[in-house]
Amino acid sequence: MTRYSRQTRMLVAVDCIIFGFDGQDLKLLLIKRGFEPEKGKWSLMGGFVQTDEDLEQAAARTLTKLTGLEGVYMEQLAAFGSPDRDPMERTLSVSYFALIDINQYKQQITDEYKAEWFPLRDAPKLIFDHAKMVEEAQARLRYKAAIHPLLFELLPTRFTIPQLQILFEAVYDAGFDKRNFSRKVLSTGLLVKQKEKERATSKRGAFYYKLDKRKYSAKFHAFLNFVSDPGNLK
Amino acid sequence: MTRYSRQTRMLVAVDCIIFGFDGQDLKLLLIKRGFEPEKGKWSLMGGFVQTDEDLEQAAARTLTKLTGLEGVYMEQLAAFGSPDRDPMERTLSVSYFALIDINQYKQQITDEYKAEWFPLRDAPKLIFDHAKMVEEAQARLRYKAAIHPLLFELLPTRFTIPQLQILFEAVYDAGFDKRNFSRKVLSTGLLVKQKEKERATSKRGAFYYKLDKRKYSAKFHAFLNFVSDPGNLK
DNA sequence: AAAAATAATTGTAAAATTGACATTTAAAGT
DNA sequence: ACTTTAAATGTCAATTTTACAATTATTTTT
Repeated sequence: MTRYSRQTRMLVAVDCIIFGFDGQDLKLLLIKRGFEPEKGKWSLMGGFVQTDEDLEQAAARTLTKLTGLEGVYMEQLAAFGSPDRDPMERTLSVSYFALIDINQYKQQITDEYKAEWFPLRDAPKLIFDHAKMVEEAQARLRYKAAIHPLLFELLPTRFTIPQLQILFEAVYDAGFDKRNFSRKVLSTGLLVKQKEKERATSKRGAFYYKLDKRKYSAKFHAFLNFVSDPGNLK
Repeated sequence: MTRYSRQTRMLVAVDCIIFGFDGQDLKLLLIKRGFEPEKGKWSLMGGFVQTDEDLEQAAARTLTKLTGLEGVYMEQLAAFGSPDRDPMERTLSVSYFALIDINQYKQQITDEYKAEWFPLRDAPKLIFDHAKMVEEAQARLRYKAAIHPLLFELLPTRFTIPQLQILFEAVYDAGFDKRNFSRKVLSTGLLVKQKEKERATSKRGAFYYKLDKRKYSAKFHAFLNFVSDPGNLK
């Protein structure tokens, strides 16, 4: 079989914008780049797409290589393709954003990548166009989380409503009314109240909830309006 | 400067999912592929990304080459990268979807591409993974148009409310209540009533409206809820 | 000229949702 | 027993949504 003649071939990479939540702040998992150019600089975790892989596989492999986790929530964000985004050689990057339960994150034995969690608001300068990727990922996260039950992916299996609210407040950098917030999330019917309470943060303790897996799958793409007028939030 | 060693380079193409509206049905602009493989088969308009171009430029160039139009609404849909999506040679495709006023569409002099408009529900078999692209584009269109004032891009500068409603009904394959629909779109404040009426379709005639360009830009990303619970529509 | 026909335009009341607001409650510590 | 702390819950007014039908402007027909 012949090939398409006189066309430019280029490298294709995937880069992962990995979000986590430590109970207080929204965080971003970054690595120190291990090769030239920009070796030693802070970077998104990424890698080249291999001959036998599709993009999702490459992204999942890349994420697993760093975190040890599988089955993580991940979606394609966008393709970035400025001709000179990588000064070494033209490289197209397809970015994926991932939401992980920060407690599930296992530092891989070798810690080959010198990874660190950074608060999103206080991340270091990143290589290439990675800052732009992070910015778009954050915008997408805010967009989607306003209307879909997405942020649960950042929490452990059991969580309390106050924890959930802190997460929303971190994502939108805004305060929400406790009463209205609780009413709203409970009205989705996605939460199942547990018998146990979380006792670390308060004297009274807050009941744990779990996701109703069946309803969660069913309503994941429904429009639920968690955040009113998210376009108007600063 | 050196290059990254031992990595696969591949072709990168853009493909355009071009939507139009003829007053009745949502339509898709397709071409007959002019080269092997799959020469003569129906295909999305596409092209390879050139050395000096970024992705948006490549997509805009491709769209203009086919339609003669510039400044058209276009957004990146997704990157498609299965290893064997093009049997000739590995080619990653970044797809863009475009909304054009079908009346503005100028058949280019040569009609080099043998382009035709097809009703979306009755499009021919497409090459490679183009059907999948169209499917995703349609899903995205429905998703976005439900909450953002997007479909105006498919209409001429002047349009009537009944025309707009027919468009929404075509996109969602559903009927809407006239009174509620009209109230909803007018309440956005985006429409400016004209003095003239459209007289072709009815005895009484329907007033033309135009978009308030300023408000349109301002509210384009706002959440406007044109369609209630679009996730539940068949 | 009057009547019929056609599609555009407009209104209203009940129901559901949202937004703003404060008090009560469970448990631990003093 | 009292204090402290954060969790949980309730209400009312305002807004938005939904369901539903009558009126109007104009052309065509009689």
